[in-house]
Amino acid sequence: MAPLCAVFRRYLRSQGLKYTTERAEILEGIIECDGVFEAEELLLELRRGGHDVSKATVYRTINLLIAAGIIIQALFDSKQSHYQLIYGKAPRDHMVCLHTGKLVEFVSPELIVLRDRICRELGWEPVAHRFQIYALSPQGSAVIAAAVSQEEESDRG
Amino acid sequence: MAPLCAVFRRYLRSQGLKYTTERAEILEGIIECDGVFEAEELLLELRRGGHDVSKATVYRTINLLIAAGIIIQALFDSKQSHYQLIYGKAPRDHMVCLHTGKLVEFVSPELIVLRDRICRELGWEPVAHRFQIYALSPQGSAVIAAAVSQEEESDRG
DNA sequence: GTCGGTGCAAATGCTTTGCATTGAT
DNA sequence: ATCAATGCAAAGCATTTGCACCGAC
Repeated sequence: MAPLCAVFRRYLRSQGLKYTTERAEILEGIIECDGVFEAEELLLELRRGGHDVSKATVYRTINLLIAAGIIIQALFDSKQSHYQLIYGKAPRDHMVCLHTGKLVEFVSPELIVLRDRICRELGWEPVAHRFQIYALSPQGSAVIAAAVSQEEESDRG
Repeated sequence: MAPLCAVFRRYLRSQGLKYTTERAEILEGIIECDGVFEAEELLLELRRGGHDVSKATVYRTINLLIAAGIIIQALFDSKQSHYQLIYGKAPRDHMVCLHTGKLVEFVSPELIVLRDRICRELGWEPVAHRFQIYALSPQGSAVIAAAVSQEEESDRG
């Protein structure tokens, strides 16, 4: 079994909280997702696996996992929160296509060097970061280019 | 007056929309805030200036300003959206103290170089980015205050 | 005079919470 | 046995929307 469960269990015990079957199932569901997920998505994944957990418990457990340092909020858009498994992983950054919504994860060691240098210059101690690039994927930019030239067309009119 | 008004006006006209007094007032309110703001805050700022604009109009105008490329959503936390004036400014990044919540803005040309290189490698076209560092200030608000005012110094330059 | 804009209040949708019941230790 | 966790439904809260009146072009 994933060592993450042990990490979570240890955290819960340290807080005087219980390691319940629901919490175990939710963490396993998150491991299945392996990457970025949202609450609703996770709920569906759990249902698919025959684990009937309530939405309230999913949200409560997500908050516990954040407190335990196992996942973080990724904040891609203002509509809803996306979460990301981070325990024991290099910080993952994201590139989002503004047109198609396509998401690409990447790891950039240089970014961490830069981050740490910026912190050092101001005398701060780096803990974590969020880096999201908004860009146009090759397909996406083609669509935008078409839309723009159409717009220019009507501007002239 | 700020050329931003002209930019907004031009955008609105290109979309067949009207440049109303409310929209002008809201944009001016945003210029007052000069930096990061949230909807509620902007509403209060407007009320303070004697401009009675409804919340609905503030939100609708914020969305137009985003579409016009004048402001962007900053997404610091999942509770509510923060917005940021960006038109004609170098992309501003943020460092947040995990203890005090203090926010420092900075500009990093190297980050943009890095960003553009990452995009080029994948064949994407960069449009914007969000970079937030979560860190700990060294030993209290005195040092943080110094860093902020230093940042403000170089902003004026 | 025409549409689009505004304000209000109601609706929306994600997330949280109160409460009675269930379950881990 | 105890005390926290769960499920449900209701509440919260930022943001959006429907609609009747108002105002920029």
